[in-house]
Amino acid sequence: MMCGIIDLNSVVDEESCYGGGGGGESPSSMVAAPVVGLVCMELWHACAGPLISLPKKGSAVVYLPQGHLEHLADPNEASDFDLPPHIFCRVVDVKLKAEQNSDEVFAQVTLVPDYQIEQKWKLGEAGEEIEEKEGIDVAGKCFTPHMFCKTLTASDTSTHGGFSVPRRAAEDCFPPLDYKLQRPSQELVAKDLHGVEWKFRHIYRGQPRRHLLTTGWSAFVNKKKLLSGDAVLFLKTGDGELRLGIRRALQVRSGTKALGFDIQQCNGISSVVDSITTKSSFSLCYNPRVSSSEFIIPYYKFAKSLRHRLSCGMRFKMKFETDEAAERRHTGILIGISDMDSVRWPGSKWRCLLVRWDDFDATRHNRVSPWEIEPCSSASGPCSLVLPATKRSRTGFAPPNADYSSPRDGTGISDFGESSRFQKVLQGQEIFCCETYNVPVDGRTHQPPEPRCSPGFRSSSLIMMEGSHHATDRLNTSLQSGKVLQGQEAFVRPLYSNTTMLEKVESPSVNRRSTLLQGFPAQLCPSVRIPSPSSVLMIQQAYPYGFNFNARQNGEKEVRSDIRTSYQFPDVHPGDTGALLPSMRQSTGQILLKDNENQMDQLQLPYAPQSMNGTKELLSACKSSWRLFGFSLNEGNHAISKEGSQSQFAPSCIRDSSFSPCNEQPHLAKVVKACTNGNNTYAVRDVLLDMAL
Amino acid sequence: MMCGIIDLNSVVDEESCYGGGGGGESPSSMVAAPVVGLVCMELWHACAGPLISLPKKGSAVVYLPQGHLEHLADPNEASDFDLPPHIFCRVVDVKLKAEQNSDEVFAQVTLVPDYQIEQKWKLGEAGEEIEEKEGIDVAGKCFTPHMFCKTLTASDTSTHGGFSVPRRAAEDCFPPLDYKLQRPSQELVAKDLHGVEWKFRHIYRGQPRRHLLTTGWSAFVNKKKLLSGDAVLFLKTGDGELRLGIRRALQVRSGTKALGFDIQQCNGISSVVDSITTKSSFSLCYNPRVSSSEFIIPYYKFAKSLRHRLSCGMRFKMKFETDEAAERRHTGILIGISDMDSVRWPGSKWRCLLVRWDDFDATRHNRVSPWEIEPCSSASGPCSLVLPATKRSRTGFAPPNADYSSPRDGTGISDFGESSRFQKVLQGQEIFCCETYNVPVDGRTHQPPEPRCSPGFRSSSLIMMEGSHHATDRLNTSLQSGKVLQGQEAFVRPLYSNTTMLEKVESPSVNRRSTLLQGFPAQLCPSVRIPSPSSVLMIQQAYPYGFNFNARQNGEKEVRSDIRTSYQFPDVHPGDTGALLPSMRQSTGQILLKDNENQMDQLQLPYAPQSMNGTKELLSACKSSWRLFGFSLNEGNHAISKEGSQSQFAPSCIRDSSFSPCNEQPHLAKVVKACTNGNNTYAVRDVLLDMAL
DNA sequence: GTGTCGGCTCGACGCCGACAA
DNA sequence: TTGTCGGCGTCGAGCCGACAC
Repeated sequence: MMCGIIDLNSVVDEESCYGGGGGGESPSSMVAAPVVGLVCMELWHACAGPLISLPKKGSAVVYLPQGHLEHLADPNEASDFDLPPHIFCRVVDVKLKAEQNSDEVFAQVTLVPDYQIEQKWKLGEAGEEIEEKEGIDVAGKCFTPHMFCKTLTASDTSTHGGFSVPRRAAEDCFPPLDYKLQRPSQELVAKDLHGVEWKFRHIYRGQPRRHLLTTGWSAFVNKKKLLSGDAVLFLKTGDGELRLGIRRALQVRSGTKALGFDIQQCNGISSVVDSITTKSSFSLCYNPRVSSSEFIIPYYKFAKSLRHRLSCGMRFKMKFETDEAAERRHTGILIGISDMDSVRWPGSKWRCLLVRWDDFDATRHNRVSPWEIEPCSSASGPCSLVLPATKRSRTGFAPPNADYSSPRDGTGISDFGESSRFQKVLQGQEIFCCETYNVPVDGRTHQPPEPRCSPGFRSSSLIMMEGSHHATDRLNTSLQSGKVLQGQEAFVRPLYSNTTMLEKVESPSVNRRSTLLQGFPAQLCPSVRIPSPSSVLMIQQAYPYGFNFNARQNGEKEVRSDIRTSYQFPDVHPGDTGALLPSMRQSTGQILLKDNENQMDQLQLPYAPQSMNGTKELLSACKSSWRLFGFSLNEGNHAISKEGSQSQFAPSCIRDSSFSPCNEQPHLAKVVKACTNGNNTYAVRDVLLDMAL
Repeated sequence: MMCGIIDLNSVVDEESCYGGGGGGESPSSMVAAPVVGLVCMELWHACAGPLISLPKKGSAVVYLPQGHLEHLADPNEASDFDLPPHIFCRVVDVKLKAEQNSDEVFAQVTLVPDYQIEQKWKLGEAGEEIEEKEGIDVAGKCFTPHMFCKTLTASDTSTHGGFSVPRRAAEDCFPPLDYKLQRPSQELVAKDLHGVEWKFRHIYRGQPRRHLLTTGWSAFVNKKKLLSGDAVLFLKTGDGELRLGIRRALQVRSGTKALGFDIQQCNGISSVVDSITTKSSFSLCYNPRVSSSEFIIPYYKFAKSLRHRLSCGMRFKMKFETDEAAERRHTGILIGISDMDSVRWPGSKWRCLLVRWDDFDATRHNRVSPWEIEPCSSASGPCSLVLPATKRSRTGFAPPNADYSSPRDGTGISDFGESSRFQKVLQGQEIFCCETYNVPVDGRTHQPPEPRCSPGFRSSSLIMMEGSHHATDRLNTSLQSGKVLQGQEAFVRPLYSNTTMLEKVESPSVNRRSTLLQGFPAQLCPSVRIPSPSSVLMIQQAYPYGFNFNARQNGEKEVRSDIRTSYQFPDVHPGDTGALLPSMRQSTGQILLKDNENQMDQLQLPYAPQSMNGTKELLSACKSSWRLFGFSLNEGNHAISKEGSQSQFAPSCIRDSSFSPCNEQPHLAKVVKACTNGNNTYAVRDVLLDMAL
């Protein structure tokens, strides 16, 4: 009602946690207990952040299971299913919810596959104007009145005092105080996302005068386990009630799994498969704080973004959320277009664009989806991303699910002509951004003559790509002969990926010939320091497995990990190949820790039989501000079912562990070159975690 | 060395936590960090209790996998394996260990199948005299010097003060104080089972003077989560070191699973199957505090107990441990001999004796194994339990594992002649204790003319049994016609069990025709009250499934359930059949609670969408002395994959749930009669749990 | 001999203004 | 305007003997 808010939650009316004037509220607004899981929409959007948009009930959308899997990061999810990369649906329902333990907000979206939308796409129709206006919720974009958000200071979270309320915030959101009194004060009652009431003493005192929350604040901080850096939100609803939300500091997370979403609230991918087969509705959960990219895109936006003519070298801009939950635009340059996972999701548009940022740490976000970016002016190169097919073409890239890809006519002709066309374009035009990289003897980098390369691009993280099978074969041969990489050119392609990025990390103290090249299909991992004087060259992809456990130190704090795709290759030798085996659940490894400033540290888990005491010491040595960031195993490419390595896993802190494969395409690993001396272990892809307590 | 202690732990020497004189200790006794998992033997036995005996390394034993499964209570264990009921083994190793989080003691026993022992059994040989003396560890029976055990009082565990040390104990175990001082005191250092040191201030003060532990005691109580009723043990080793153990109050437990034993330390049943196939050694864990019955029996004891002539009506005695960890003998009468589970473990001796106790609550312990009891004098009835076979006989009851049952000669003749003979005896002699039960119109019970029935036996839990297939068929017919049970005779046999017990529960306010009869194969469950005026007659067996979850209330206390075989039939109608499906993981249900006096109560989990608040209220209404006892689901005989019942499971308190089949033989369920009005749900078999926090 | 309780001490939590960024 | 700190009041943990069973 106010500022064009669209009713997303039909049930939310019962709570009446929003409302315009104060005139027509229903009596049910006095009900204290909210409906399970459903939360106030305004508060939900405030907690979700400024960039979040949700599809509107009834609108046409494209669902990308590939993005969903990435979002879930659920290693327990079975990976044996066939889904097309783009599923055209209509939105049946959108429910705004909050996780019980962590107060994390998430949305439960119910979709039903819609053949008419699919038809429209195949006929090349874009979204209608009316749909374009309605297709996306705009609540997140209208400024919510009487709301404030403050990032907590050390004083706010210490036991020494209370919460210092910004003056504007108190005047905006709290009931007015009688400033004639010496120390005006009142009791505030605020409901959190679950409808639980929190009471605070609000006092205006001090010299100079300021607003403070005292009694009750400490209990809130403790219960919610707030740390400095996290943020709280206060929001006054239309009928004067106070709402209270939390926005925890942005940090690496483990997807929705660790929060228990998909188990308790939503269906996993497997039920999606069933629903699509039967054309029935299915529900998904989306946590806007976990990943920046959405996997349910309004159809009009999807179609419009693919009408753009995208070309390598094209400049673009894209919105991001800063740590202070504000919007910020970053600009970059498009350096490649390719499948993120050509084996499993051929023709998928999910993060199919390779980009390089002007002023932005590129370790993440180096792949984006077409609908995320806005092209900057000109630059219409030769590489048209896609034109919706107006006639069908027979290709070898039809989605494997025949029921869905050829639902009606039975001709066996793919409904995804654009995918195969996309493939053809890629293969036919050799769209590469190949950069030859020379490392001179003086150790300084030599920029390749690439005119579009932006000045901000650091040579120490040079990204190269190519996609020719022919070149690849040559390359592998070269690599195994060990010649090419010994100081001259890094022109590498791993074994089982269509498009690959290589990150070159230099170590100043190391001879120029000591070079680390890491190839992986999905994301670049944070820069890895090379421990001098050793050098490693690896091109590796491996079975990604998740290792989940509860850790408890001296029976006090319990942390729940949710780690995926952490693998390492210690003690490897040139020519080694291998794959991770599920039996490696009992092993030594590292605990990766990260503090609030993203400083990373790594604690070595000692080997048995000293593990028990050693681990305890290590954990107790951690700074309290640190958060468990990841956990990686030492024996990545070996099966560790051998006798004697069974109870090595620090029983003092690890319990309830489980080991299970995650959803990603299995890859074999091959070591091309490895150092000879010792302790070189590198985490190759993202390790994620969530600290539950 | 002292008092005949036999060295069970070869590795324990390195710790030298025991030793006789003080002369020949090795220097390694000064090592602070103990070997992971291995603990001091004396302390282990002190914590395990007075009745515990362990097989000696090298001795001949009988391993009963049926008892092991019962001990494990692990619903995740796969049930598709074939093992004979008695496996003759030699003990390779015995390791004494303690669980990391709970300080629970357990033993890891390594066995290797031994064909010679099996041969000896088949030839009718008992254990030799020498074996009889060595076959069992006697450490538990010799009084350990300088040891004391005190059950904690309310004062001991309160925050108000410290620990009041019994005078004898302090003088016996602690270093002497200088009593000439006004308030003599010293610092005590005691190592717990894991080798962790705890420091206490020991002071002798007060009027009258007494020994107290003050500073440090509270931290110990908190860390170990001790409650009044639990016990602590202090033990002075031969070289003067102080050891500190815990013996928690006896209560319903969930087997070893909830303690994380088999995950971290021991192999499950499946590895046993492998080992027996390959005749290699395998390791088992035994927690002496979980169940009173051991599943690894010295061969001589096994053989001797089965030489007894046991008959129905025979009187016997048996040792129990009281709550104060003392021994107590109970007497009883043998009322039946039958397989506990004739489908899965035909011919097994595990708890094959049905007993009735003279002065003892019979809701548990109504089945015992032959080696647990001592016959009282005379009473050599006609029912010889077993005579070891001196020649083999061909029967239909050979163990399904052909590899093992016919290991050498390949003739296909069973090595387990005694099993089939036992079966034959049962079938030939019709060994029943049939009791006809009449309920007169006045509602009072009528004792059947059973002369051996002890005075303490309550008529309200009358036990009946029979085993004739012929009678069974007649009976089923009668039941389905609905005539027999309408008030006259309860002579019932369920569909898929050879021997069955029926429990009759009366409700005084209900007409005599309203009768609840429940049939189940294994154990009687605690009495179930019938909610007047409804009545239910069910004969049911179903797929037993385990539902495991973590529950957390308001983010504070977390409980971990380990529940198996809980199923119910609400809203059932005569003739209904069904089986539990794994999809029922999301449902409403009941939380069963039990307080320290075994008073049971049942809280109804409300249906969604009110579940969140409702559950919170219910949980907060629980008495703090109560412990979560079980959890049962409402929709036992329906698959609950249907839409709409998916997020009903109180997300506020249940998380990390997993649903998995347990080890038992699947059975179908059939409802013979059911009431028409409403809310009748009955848990049919044992539900177990462990409260972790 | 030892379980429980009132009295007492001490330290952590938390409310206050001072002060400075 | 608001983050941090010293001052100080309050309360619960924990040490003590009194007292009773």
